[in-house]
Amino acid sequence: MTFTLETEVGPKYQKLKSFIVNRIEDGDWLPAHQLPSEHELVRDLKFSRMTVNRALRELAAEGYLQRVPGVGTFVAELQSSGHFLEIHNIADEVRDRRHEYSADIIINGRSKLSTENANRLQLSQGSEAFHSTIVHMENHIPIQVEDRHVNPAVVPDYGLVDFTLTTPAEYLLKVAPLQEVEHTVQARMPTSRIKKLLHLKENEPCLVLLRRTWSQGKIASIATLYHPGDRYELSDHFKA
Amino acid sequence: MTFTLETEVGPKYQKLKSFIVNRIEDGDWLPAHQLPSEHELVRDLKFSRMTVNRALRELAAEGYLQRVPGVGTFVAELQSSGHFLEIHNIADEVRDRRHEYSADIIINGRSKLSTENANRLQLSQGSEAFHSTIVHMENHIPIQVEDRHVNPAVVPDYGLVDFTLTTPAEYLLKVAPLQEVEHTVQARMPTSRIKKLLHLKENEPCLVLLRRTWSQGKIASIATLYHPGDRYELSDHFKA
DNA sequence: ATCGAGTGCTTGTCTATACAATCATAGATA
DNA sequence: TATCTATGATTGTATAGACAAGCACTCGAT
Repeated sequence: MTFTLETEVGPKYQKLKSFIVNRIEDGDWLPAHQLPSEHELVRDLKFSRMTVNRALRELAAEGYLQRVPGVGTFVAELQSSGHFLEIHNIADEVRDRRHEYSADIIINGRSKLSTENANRLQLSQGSEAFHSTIVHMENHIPIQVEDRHVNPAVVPDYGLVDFTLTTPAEYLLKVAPLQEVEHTVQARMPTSRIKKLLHLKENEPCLVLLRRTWSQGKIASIATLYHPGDRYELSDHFKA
Repeated sequence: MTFTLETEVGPKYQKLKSFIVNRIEDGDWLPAHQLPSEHELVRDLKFSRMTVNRALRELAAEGYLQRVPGVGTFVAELQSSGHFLEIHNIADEVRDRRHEYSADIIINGRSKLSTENANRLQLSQGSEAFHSTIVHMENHIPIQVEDRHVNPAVVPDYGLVDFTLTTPAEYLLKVAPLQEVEHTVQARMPTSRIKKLLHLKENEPCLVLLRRTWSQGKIASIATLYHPGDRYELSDHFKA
């Protein structure tokens, strides 16, 4: 078997990792598929065995592969992506309430990241990323401002999406399978810009949800979601 | 500096990993503490650099360490992990951060419920319930006001508990096995009472977590937890 | 037919070495 | 003084080689 790793970027072990993850996520290699042995990869790729070993070892630690000493390396069974990882789609949520959903696109482009956002995206200082700001409306009343920065290395075509037809979350779920999510909640006084967009009253705080999503082992996007503070949000009900 | 890794088990890189994690979790090495360089570890432990490098690299990937090329390796800031729905014990959380936990008991008694609270507890108008208000402190700085009403039909001895020794959440978990939990998050401007208790600045919003817990088929308690809005709270991290 | 030893392939770990990239700092220069 | 430059320390990656340990399979002895 011959592989083409030319399209991948970064160090060698990372190229091999990305290549394998792509094979798995594209469905070329199904669960229980046996990978070439380290020796074969060394021969075909002309990498040293330590480099191949690192790639496979890390992918095993990340849950993509299962390795059995003396036997071989296999694509792992799909992990149950429980209902926790559901990123709810605000458009569907509004429509579920039989209300009208609409969106205002405030920003949709590509720009240099601030230091803070570069850090949160784990990109180097001065990198560029896609940036979108969208106001989600329910019956023409603003219910959420979504400010999002997207890693172009993970989602190169984010700039081409028409957000009047599909929400960013919807698009991202489709093109960048969710691996990991981080949520943080804050209460903040809105900036004047957010205050205007959400039609907030004087002295009304807003609920801020910071969300980071991982895909392909990298951070795919960081989103800041602003909600009016006086309306219940983020409700959650759990039965043991 | 000399290390003793004799007590550790397994391969060499694992011994070094365990040793470092123990130093961190025992509080010997605090966040931002600089570790010996790879070169120094190689010299002192007589391991090869690749072995030392693997240990440090994996601990960085696991979030224990932060490595900066050209500078050094440092103990990472504590990541607030844990689940939204986990009923976390705030006292343990503070102690996990190696900080001092203390509590001020503002109210601890039994009183008639307001209409709203009676509804939320699904008790009839005019019923009585236990009521406690406690300020939780980290290093003597208030970090949470816990206002709680407890259903005496489910937890008859709530009034006898000494909250200087055990937190309400701790006690309830023990005597009323958790069946169901409901959470709601809000951002609110604090009342003057809350503002005073949390030492909030003028115009600083607070993050409010409303929690209802069920036990024995009934609502055991309703809690309102107030946090300063500018400090991160309710962090949540999921891996697929 | 059954058991057991040997053999070869696989992964797991360790070493010694090398070079690259990043950063802080001291020293030289304008 | 301010700025540039060289240097050393540190981490990041890659290589070739070695031995250990786990497993499947074959083949011979019983």
